[in-house]
Amino acid sequence: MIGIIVKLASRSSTRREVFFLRDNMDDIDKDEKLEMMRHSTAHVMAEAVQSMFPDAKFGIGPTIEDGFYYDFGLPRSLTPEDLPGIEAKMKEIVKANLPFIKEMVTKDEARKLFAKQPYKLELIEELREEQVTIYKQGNFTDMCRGPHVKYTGSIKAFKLMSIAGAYWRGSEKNTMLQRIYGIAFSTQKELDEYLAKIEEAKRRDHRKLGKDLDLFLIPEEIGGGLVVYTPKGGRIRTTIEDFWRKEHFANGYEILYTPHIGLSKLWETSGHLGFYRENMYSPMSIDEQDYYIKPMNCPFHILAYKSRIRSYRELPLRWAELGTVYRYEMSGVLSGLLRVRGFTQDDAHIFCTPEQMSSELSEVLRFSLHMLDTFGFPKYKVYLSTRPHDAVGEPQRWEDAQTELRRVIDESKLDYKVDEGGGAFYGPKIDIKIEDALGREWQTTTIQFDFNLPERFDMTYMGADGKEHRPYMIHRALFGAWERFFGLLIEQCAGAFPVWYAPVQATIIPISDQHLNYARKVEAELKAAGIRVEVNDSNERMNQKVREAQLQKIPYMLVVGEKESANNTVAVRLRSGEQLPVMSLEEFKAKIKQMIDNRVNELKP
RNA sequence: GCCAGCGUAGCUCAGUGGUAGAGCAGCGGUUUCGUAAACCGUCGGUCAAGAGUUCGACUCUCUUCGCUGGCUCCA
Repeated sequence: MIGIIVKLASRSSTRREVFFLRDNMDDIDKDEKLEMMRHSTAHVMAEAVQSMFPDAKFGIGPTIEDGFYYDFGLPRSLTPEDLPGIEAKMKEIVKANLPFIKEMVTKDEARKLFAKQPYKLELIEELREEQVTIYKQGNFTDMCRGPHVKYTGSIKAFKLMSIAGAYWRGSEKNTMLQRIYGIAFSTQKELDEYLAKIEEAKRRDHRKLGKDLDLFLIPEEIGGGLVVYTPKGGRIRTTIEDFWRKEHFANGYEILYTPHIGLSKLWETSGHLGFYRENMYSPMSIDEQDYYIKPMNCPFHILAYKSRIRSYRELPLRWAELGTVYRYEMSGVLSGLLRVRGFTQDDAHIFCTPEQMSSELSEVLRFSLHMLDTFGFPKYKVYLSTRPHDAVGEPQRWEDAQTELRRVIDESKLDYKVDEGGGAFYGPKIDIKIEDALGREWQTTTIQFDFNLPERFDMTYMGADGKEHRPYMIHRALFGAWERFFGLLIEQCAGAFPVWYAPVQATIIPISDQHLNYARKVEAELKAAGIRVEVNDSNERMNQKVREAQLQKIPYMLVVGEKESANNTVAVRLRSGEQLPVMSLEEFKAKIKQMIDNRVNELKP
């Protein structure tokens, strides 16, 4: 029996396709029925487009998370105004309740059938089977494995969302087709809920919150993808970096500082000018020598390693740096803080002996997960990225390294996916990706083997045998890039930062000017205890001050009036709207200190 | 970089070829107030930039820049 292949693809920056094989239709569960319906909706959309453009060339039309898309080659550009018309036509087709008819034809018959469809012909030539499955509904025939719903009337709630250009077969060497994205659900209610979810996600967008909460800017005058942190963003960054440094020192790392630019010779030696040039900023010429702004920190750390002869006794060396790098990214890919051109990697390089590699890998993954867990991301996805085509190093070393990485992931009991060919040119890696508010995945943590640089820089250490040996090298970035991590952090908590890194931890709200003196006293006392606190001394009513604090998502509001001034107390309102019993200033100070020191995410002591 | 859309005051947004608007924020007053918006007044714009069409352009056309969603690429 021919297996039924249901194709899934996640709507993410790392689009991967997953195939499930089924022997019969009986065990297709509800989700798969939904998949099937979405896929059929794509066909109906294709028929609608065909009715508008009889010469339309059809690409592929798979399902994706929450919906589907279809790629078309059309005589003119689509605009969003075309979508209602296509939707209306689709509704007619659904209403007509046309049957989906499955047929098996030979390749030759298929070639004739799709004679005017160059993309379909290309796909036919690549099929291994002699028999080709086609599906017909109404006036539309598509080459497709299916399965499909029996009648178009089974299609329930759908909506066309957007149009986009998409290269045929995902290669920029090919022509760009026009893609229409749509969503489809079993009920209108589910569809409406989905749309509401998208609206909610837009409210969490770090670009919007960055403005509302005054955290950062990306001024056009400076240039695309170059970030300025304003005081509140700067506070957050400093606080988290302080934590980062403390944890690194406590876990056997040393911290390096290195320059932002280096001579072209350095980048030739490292191989960056060979492998990475198109991502580097153009050189600047000083005293007739070319300098490049750094896209990575590794060569600098290697030179620090090579500053003298290293003994096996001093390995492993774990050297970290908050190193700001600059990479040329194509203008179309820049996206708020999540994809920028200048960013600070929380980088580290681990140099060790081959014998230490295994335990070092385990340790670096443990440490990374420990750091990520501090920030309470609900879920992240782990990928093992393997050897790409243009790789350096012998295949056997890659095999061994990949086996080792897999062992480390298994040891941590993490679910992971393999990203075939997704490794760096110099070695395989473990990547962790975190979703933004809209469910797009962004790589944060990366742990990478490097077979390249120790060779290129001829790194050595003196072994117990008195001979020179080549050290192993691991690159790791934990948050990945501070900018991206910050963006994800903002979206994760919707700007309501946990008290330990909230830029303003408490705001003091005097009820009237008469209580300003007491407010100042409270402020001074809390500041002396290292708490980030401010007094709202504006000429506003208390209600307005509470509102301002709510909008700024400040964790604690300390209302002080007649009673509080008299009794040395504070009336604490939480950002959640909850009111705590009046407590003494001492008590509040002790409680907030405890929350900050333990980095708890909840507000209530 | 490619495809499509968008760009009006610090922010959110009205304004379809005929004198640039509102709310909020800011500033100046008045008010001294008990848990999400007191009241009055006032400042603020080369309508992203440039070119063109027109008697006249925020509005129509073209170019450039930026942003948004995709594609490709990536931390």
